[in-house]
Amino acid sequence: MKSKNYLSGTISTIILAQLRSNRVMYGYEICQKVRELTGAEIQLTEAAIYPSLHKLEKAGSIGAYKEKVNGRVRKYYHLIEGQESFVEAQIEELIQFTINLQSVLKPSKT
Amino acid sequence: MKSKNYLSGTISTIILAQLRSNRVMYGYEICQKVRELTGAEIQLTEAAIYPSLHKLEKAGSIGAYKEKVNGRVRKYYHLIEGQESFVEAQIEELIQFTINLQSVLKPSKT
DNA sequence: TGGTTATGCATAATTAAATTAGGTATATTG
DNA sequence: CAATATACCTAATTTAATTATGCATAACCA
Repeated sequence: MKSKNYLSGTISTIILAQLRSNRVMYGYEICQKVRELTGAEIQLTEAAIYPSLHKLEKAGSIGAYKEKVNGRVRKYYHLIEGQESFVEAQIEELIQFTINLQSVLKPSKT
Repeated sequence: MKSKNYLSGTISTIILAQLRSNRVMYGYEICQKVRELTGAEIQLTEAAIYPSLHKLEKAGSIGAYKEKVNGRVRKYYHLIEGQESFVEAQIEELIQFTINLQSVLKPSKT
């Protein structure tokens, strides 16, 4: 009942923003990080994030490699050099959207 | 290519916010108003807004009546008395989401 | 030792929601 | 008279997340 499905369309951009901040991250870690950053208000489930990560990888927007850590295999994701401006634009566009949304939502006497 | 499908899930709340600001509005007018408020960055198409208005009406969240103006029939929508807190909560939740989203998107050195 | 929780990956099937694409009709402007 | 603006509407498609699972290892506790 928390943040319903507002997330729609924003997930891949959220992922890109995390990778911009952290250089290298694995899926589970991104989920936790987003939860932490928003006081658990935004919960990226794994079922939501993995398909999105795979899609970004397939599209060539991010790269990935696997590594065994503590007996478990982790799949690390990272931005690809030369994609910075694309990533930046993507994030900027979504931020702009949140600003527009706020101005549409705030009360006004017309 | 503008604001893609970020809108998902937000349309009904945007509508409620407009009706809160304006008391009485018709569908086409809401589209124009949102476009105006966002410098055409957010474009609520009619195909998006009418199903949403009908759904809100059916759910009893808003009321409607028809009126002939300049030879054309307009369907006016308005909030229903006693729903204020519901509407307020809905809007507040979405605003909170935009804030959370911004904090997830902004750069940080971890 | 056995059960639960945390970590970490993944996907098939369903559902929800907007978009695409179409339709009707009147008024205005050039 | 054609094009644009106004004003309503919906069926079919597409897109994405959610629901519901599944596998596997590690750690904690009882």
